[in-house]
Amino acid sequence: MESRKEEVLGFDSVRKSGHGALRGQSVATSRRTGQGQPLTRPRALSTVCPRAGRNGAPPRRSGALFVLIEHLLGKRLPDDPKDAQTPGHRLMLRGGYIRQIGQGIYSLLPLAWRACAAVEAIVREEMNAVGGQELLMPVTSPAELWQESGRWDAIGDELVRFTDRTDHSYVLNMTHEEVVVDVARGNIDSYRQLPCMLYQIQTKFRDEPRSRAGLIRVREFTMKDAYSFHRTPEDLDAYYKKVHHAYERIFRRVGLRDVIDIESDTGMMGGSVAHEFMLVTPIGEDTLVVCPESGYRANREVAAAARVYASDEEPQPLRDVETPGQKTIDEVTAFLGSDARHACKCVAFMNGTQPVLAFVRGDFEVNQAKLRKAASAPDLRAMQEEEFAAAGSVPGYAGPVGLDPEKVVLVFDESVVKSPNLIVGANRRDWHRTGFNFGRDMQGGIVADITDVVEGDPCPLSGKPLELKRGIEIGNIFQLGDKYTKAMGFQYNEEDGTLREPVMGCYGIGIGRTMASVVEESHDENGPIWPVSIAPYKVQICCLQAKNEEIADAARKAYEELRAAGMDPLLDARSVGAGFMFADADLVGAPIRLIFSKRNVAAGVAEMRYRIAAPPEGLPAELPLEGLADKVRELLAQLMRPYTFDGVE
RNA sequence: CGGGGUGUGGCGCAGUUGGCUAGCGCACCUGCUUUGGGAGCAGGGGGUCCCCGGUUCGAGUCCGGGCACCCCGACCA
Repeated sequence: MESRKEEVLGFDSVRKSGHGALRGQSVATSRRTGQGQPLTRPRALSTVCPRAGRNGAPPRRSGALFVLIEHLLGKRLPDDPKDAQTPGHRLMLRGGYIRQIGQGIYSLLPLAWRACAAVEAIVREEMNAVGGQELLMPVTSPAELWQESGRWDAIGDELVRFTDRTDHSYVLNMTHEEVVVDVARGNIDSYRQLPCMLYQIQTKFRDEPRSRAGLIRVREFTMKDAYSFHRTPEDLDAYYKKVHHAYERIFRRVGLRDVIDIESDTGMMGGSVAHEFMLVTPIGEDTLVVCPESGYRANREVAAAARVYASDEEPQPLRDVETPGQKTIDEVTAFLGSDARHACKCVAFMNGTQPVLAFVRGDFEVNQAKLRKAASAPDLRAMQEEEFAAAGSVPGYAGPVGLDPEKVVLVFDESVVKSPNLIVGANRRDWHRTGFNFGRDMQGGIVADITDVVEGDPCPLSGKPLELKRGIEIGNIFQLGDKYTKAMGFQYNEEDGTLREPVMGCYGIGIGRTMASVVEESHDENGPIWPVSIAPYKVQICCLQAKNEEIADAARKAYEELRAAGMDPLLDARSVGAGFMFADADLVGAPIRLIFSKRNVAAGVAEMRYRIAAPPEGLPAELPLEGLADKVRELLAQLMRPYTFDGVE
C-alpha cells in the first residue's frame, strides 16, 4: 500500500518545465479509472514539491518542501455566490472553504478542515482534562437498539432508517445514547468503574426538514458527543458543572466572544436539567430570553415570565354574540369593539390522533415546547381543518365552553385563567361568547404556562423587563438521569451488592457549526478574521515581485526556517499583482502576514501585517530577516495568549 | 409538507415574438509586458442550455411531466 501510494503520488514526476504533480496531466494514471487523472489526496498538498513558478520564477531547491497557495485546494472567488445568505456562509464559499454536495451536505475543503481540526484538538484537550476517554462509535446502528430505548417509535422522520440486503433495519445515528449505553453495559459491572465519561468526535446525520446558512444548519455534521455515567444524581450534578466549565474554556479558546449559557428544553432527550451554549447573533435561529439585571437567561422554549394579571373588572355574564365571518382575534375584537387582551385565542393541535386545544390570551402566542410538556404530547402538530369536527369545534370559532374533556385535551394558560371577561369562540360558525371567566364558566383542564415570553415581560427573578435576542446553539449539556440506562437494562453492582442503574449525562458540541460560528462572529468584507487558536494557517508569506531571484529566495528561506521552527506557513510566491495576492490572503485569513518585496528585502526585513480582531499594542511593523523564525514564534505565542488560560484558573 | 424563486462552461449573468456556428465578464491555459490592494495586450481550451416527453421545417426559448437547489413558513434529539 505504501509503495503504491508513493508511486501514484509520483513525487518524481514533477516536470522540470512546469507544474507540480497535482496539476500535471502526466502524473501516474489511475489504474482503476484509466482516465489519467492524478490520484491525489489533500494530505499530499503539504508534501509535494511545487512547480518552479511561472514565468521563470526561481526553480525549487532540491529537497525543499513548500505549501504553495496555488496547491491549496479550494477556489477563491471574486464574486459572491448567489446562494449564500449569511456573511460567514458567503465568505466560506468565496474563500473555497466548503463545497456543497447536496441539501445540507458539504465537503470541507482543506481550509475549513484545518480550522475544524484545530477546534477538535481544543475540544479533545478539554474533554480529556475532565477525565473523558475518547472512543469511536459507528455511524449506523441496528434498529433493535433504538427499539430498546423506545426512540425507534418516538422520533419521526428526522431519524434516517434503512434496511440492509437481509432486510434488517438500521438507522443513521443522529446521536449516540443507545450505542454508548450498549458499549457501557457490556463493559461496566462495578461501582468501582464509576464515574465514567466516554466521548467521540463523529459524524451525525439528521434529516432536518430544512438546512440553511452553510455549515450553520446541516443534515450531516461532525459532533463531539460525550456521555457520563454516575452512581448518584448528586455525582452527576457535580460532574455536569465540571463539563459546563470545560465548555466555557472551549468556547473561549476557539475565540468565540459572545457565547452565553442558557436554560434549555430537554425535548425528546428526556431528563431534567439542560443548558445550551449560544452564540448571540442576529442570524441565530433560536430566541433567547435574558435579563440584564438578574442574569436570568433561558431559551424561549422554556423561559418564564412573572406576569401580573391584576384587573378590577366586575365579572360579566357569559353571553352569545353573533360574529359573522369574523375569525381571527383581530377581526373579532375589532368587530366587537374590544382588544386582544380581552380575547381568548384557541390554537388547535393533534397529538397523534388526540386533539389538544391550547387557550392563551389574545395578545400572546402559544409556545409549542411548553405545550408539549404540559400536555404530555410529544407528537404535536397543527390540527387540519377537517379534524375540527371530531374535536367538537369549528375553525375560527373554537372556544373552551361545551367541549368534551373525554375527547379533547384542554390546556389553559395562566393569562386565560386570571383574566376576566374574555371573548371566546362558541364552537359554532359565526358565533362567539363574551364574558368568559375561567373557574365560573370552565373548570378542569390543564393549567400551565404555555405562552411565549415577549420583549418587556417581567423577569422571574428581578421583575425587570426581559430582553429577547437571537442565538446559534453551538453546544448543549443534559442531565439525562436513568432514562436510557433503565430502558436498556444497564445495571452495575453497588458496594452493598445491589444492582443499580447509573444516572447519565450527555454533552454535545457541533464542530463544524462552532467553526462556522467563528466566521459569522469574526470577519470583515474581505474574509474571515480567524482567532490565532484555530486559524487554518497562522502565518502566510506573501512574496511580491517573485520573479526577482533575490526576493523569492529570501521568502523561501524564511518559509523553510519557519517550518524548521515548527510552524506551518503558507507561501504565496505567484507572479500576480499585489492586490490579487492580498485579497486571497484576506480570504485565507492568516493572522500574521509576512510581506517580502524589493524594498523590504533590500532593508533586510520582512514587513508584518496582522489580521486580528483586536491587535495588542506594540506589534512590530517589520522584523529583521536575521533570526526571523524565533521572532515569529514569539509573536505567535504572544498572540495566542488571549486564547489560553496561562495556568490561571 | 404548504407558499415563493432559480436552474445556460468553475463563478456571476445575457440570450427579443421560436431562426444562423449559444454569448458576455471573471476564472483557467500559452506567450510577452506588468507588479504595494483583485493589471495590459495577443492567442487558446472548456457547454448533454437540469432531465424526460411533446408541438414544430426548426426549441435554451412554447406545452406537459419530473428532478435539484435557494428563500419564507411548518418542523427541529
